[in-house]
Amino acid sequence: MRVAKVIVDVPTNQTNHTFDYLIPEKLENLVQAGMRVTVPFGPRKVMGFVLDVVSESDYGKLKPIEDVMDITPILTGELLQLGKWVSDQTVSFYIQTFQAMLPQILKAKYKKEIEALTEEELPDALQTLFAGRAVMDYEEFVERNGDYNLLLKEVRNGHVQINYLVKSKETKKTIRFIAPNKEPYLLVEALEDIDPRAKKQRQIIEYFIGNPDPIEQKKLLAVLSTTTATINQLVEKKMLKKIDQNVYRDPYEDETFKRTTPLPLSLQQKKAIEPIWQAIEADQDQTFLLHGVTGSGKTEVYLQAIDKVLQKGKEAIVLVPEISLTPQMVNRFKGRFGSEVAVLHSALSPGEKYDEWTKIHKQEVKVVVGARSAIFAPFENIGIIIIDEEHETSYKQDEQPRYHAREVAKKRASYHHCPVILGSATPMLESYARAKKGVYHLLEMPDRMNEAAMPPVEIVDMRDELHAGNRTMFSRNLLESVQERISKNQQVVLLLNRRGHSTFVMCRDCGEVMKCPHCDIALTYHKSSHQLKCHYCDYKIPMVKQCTSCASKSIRYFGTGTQKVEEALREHIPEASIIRMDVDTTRRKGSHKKLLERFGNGEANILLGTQMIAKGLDFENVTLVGVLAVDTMLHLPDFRSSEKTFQLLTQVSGRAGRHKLPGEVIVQTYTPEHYSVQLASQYDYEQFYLQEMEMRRSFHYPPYYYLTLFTVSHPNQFKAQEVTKTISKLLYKHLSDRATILGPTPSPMVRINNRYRYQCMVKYKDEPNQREIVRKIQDHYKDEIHRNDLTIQVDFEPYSLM
DNA sequence: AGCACGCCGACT
DNA sequence: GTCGGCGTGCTC
Repeated sequence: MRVAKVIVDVPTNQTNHTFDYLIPEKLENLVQAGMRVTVPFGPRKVMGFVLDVVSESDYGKLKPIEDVMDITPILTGELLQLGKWVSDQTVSFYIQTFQAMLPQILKAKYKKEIEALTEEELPDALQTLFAGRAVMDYEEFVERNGDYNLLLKEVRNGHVQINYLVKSKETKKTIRFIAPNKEPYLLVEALEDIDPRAKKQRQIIEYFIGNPDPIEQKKLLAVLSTTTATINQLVEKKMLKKIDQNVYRDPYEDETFKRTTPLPLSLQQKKAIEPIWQAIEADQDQTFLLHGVTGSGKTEVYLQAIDKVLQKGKEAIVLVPEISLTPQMVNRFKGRFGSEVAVLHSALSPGEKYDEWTKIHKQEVKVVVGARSAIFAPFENIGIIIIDEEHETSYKQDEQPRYHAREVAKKRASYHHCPVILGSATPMLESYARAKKGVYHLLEMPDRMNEAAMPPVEIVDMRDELHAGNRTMFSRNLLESVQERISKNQQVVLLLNRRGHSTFVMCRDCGEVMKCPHCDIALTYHKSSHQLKCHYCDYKIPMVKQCTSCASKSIRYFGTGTQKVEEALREHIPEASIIRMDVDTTRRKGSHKKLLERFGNGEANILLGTQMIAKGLDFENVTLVGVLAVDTMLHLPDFRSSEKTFQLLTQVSGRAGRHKLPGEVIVQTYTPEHYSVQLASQYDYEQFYLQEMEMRRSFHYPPYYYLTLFTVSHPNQFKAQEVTKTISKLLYKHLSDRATILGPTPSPMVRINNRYRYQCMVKYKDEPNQREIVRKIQDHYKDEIHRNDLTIQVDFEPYSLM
């Protein structure tokens, strides 16, 4: 007897274990661990992952596997093991993690249909619905208000049956070719039979007599300026045939990548890469922290480390933050390794993603460059894992399973005995502390390439501007500098981490602030659409003409968003051309890239944007970077706000003067004395590290303590609060007395989408049975989670406390 | 997640 | 006495 242990696609507590299924004879030699299968589960059919194939089961009556969905395993043994580990670490369901490892398109699609087994005996009500057809979609049945009980009765009578279908969404892209279906001389004969009026058909046949090779339909249509209708007629007459050829969608097919060869390494690059090469040679699962200032040439170190790995016949995974997966970055990898590279990021269409993933799965590439989920690339012989900008928050998934790519990377590295490289100009405090302790091997690259100095940073105190009577959002200094750069035909990057037009809209008479009715958050005014939008849910309304509370007409806009800055810039510097980049202008696929290309081509003087422009851009003509208001970030209710501010300032400063022209940075702030602003302006990471560590130590924050954040949400505020209270009591009771439990407190955003949110936080050093308690808590509330709209989110080592 | 089973109230 | 409300628990 062959039995498959299957995790079914039903994400609940009670089904979070394997179910045993009999492997039927016809699939006997086919079913393997790591494949997706369809199995009967209760009355329906679901997708499942085979974790193991064994020879016996201690469960009684086994149902057989219905079918396999893959011909070869889609997850390797290592990934199955890894999936279990990730699920346990993040307290997620196994199925969720396995799904997260695969491209979205491989997620199963379920369909239900009703099939009539008889024509006569059906009750009229059903017969009308079927309208002569044998099968109908269940969806249609529901839409047309079908009588469910009647349906069940007829199922019992055996007059109809319900079919459950499981499909994979994967699609293969094909290109249609047209080819002659006869020898050329036969075509000549066939020409005679064609109606003399059918001029186009004759043309086509004549074309194929001269060119008997298959031709892409698209091209044929263009060459002969005809339509598919004409071709179809000839296909029907069996003179031509259609050939559909499977092709990979290659998102980069239109681009040619100039091949590059390894650049000579600077002394500090050599010093950094030596230990990495050694670890690669020795198959050591060592973690390196590559601390290199922006422009120090970290990417070249990555490239040459990968070179070594490829020489050994192994594979490489490179993670980059979504936002910095810019064409520039892709170019560097494609340029060096050509078609050995697959690229995975969210700007690709689902089909393109699937195709890139398939290249990895089929071992057709050796290097993958991608965002967070690329850490699960199904390589079997990994030689190095590189995480660029390791401090980036996007490496932590913000939905279940809440894994951190860095931790998964270390786990995979220990399996493959290979090094992990964490690269950053501003490492996360936790990482730098580990490096200092010797857990990670610290590699320092303190100097920029080509002896370029970091651009000088000038801090402008906006309070002084105000006192001097300047009420605009631009300091005199910044405005002058921008004008000067433009006159010299150089480019400027301006950063403001707030999109929209105004941050909030207030009534001058009664002080009422327009808020989202679902989220208790101030609405942001968007001028282009003349709307008020909530940035946390989809709520939007046309701009109000009068106060919703007192009907006064004196409504004022407060705060500043990118849209408003753009407007003000046009007013102050009419000769400037501006490209604005924020979520609103980059929502469409490829627009991100297009905007950057335009800026790179010098089509604009100023690039104005939110945080998304702070990373990875490298334009040689940029000589001035302006940060309009750093304070919004500094005062967020988050213990990492100083660190994030320091990182942002350092990153964005690195955008100026990367090449021959010297750069300059101007930071506008209302709190110029703050240490993260001061130290960032001096590029003093080390001092910032020491000072911030002191703060973390005294307030019991990471890296001195670990955190676990519980967020409870419920439509009823009291219920949310009460559950949070109970949870904190349970934690208090079951965790050791060395753990501190904070809360319940209202979440920084109390209400989002009509749900109230409360949270409590655990600070601890070591709580080995923590996850077990979390499972118990979730189990305790399972009914309410299911019924009452209660959610309990548990985030281990959270990045965001919102 | 579905879906059946099962235990209480208002109806032919 | 029966139909149907939805609370409870199972799915290999």
